[in-house]
Amino acid sequence: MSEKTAIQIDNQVGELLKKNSLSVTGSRKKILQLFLEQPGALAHGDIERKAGEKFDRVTVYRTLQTFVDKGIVHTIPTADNSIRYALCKDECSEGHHHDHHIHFVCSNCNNTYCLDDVVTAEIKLPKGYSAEHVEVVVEGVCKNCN
Amino acid sequence: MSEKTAIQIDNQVGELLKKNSLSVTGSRKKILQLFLEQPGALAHGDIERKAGEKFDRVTVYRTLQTFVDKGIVHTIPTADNSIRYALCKDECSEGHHHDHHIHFVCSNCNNTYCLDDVVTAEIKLPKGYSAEHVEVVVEGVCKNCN
DNA sequence: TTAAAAAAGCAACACTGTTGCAAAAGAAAG
DNA sequence: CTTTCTTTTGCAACAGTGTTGCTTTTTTAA
Repeated sequence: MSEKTAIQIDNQVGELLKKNSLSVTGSRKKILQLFLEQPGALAHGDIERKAGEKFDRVTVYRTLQTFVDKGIVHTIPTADNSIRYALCKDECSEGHHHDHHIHFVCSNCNNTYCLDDVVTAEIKLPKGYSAEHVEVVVEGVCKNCN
Repeated sequence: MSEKTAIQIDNQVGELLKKNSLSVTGSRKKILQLFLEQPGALAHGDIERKAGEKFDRVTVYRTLQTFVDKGIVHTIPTADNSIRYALCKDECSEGHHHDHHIHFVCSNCNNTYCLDDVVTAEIKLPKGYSAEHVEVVVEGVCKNCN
């Protein structure tokens, strides 16, 4: 049950693209597959490497941007100065991301995970400040490396 | 009392550098001055612009890295893919930063502030994960823009 | 099957950050 | 104050990340 078959992933990929009224193309299928095959977040560089140099850098960038716009993936800010992308759960939709979970970066394997079950406590800001979005990034050692 | 004179800042700059056994040079003085003159955080680009093209890009990068190493400034990860730097309070020392405060990015004026009085609540991670460092970045509208 | 629309590929560019090396500036001692 | 030694600076070159304009190819829909 935890391991998905290639066919299952392929179906899921097609569904996701259709649901978001995106045309089904090679790069979109391949990149979505990469996200579905593994649990963590991916940076542009990871995708380029894992896609096996099949796609142009620009195509990868544009595909990722399209996915962000459609609410299929969301971005994660990291200290190492490269944007990471992770699949959104069902609550996200076009133009509006509901990523109320925290992000965890493993200092050992360098993977980034969305910890969907960890809720961030309300933060009391000083007078005059109003919050629109809170991003919590925890650095530490992940389940697999501990 | 809130406005510092040029002489006050100049003294503070010299003190800070000597306290950290750094030689007093033009770029270090100028860059520290910039930090002391304003409340928010600065990105490398800001510094280059405000320093009036007096210093080489590489010098600015190396100076900032030196300050980070010495615990004079700390870095703030942001979504826009450029590292920001802010002055550390007294608790920081060489090789060890105590930046337990949250960071606030104003979506209007785009300034970044350290909210030193806002403490982050303890975060309960799932089993198997251990935290080394927690970074909280709040995006919203700051005191001056509200 | 074909025409219109969308996406991919290519080239070129901008920005951010790093490294090696030679020249210049700062510190320290006589 | 001058010389020596060390540190820092500036320059050139490079690597990585991300963007834009334009042409060709692929999808879609009719």
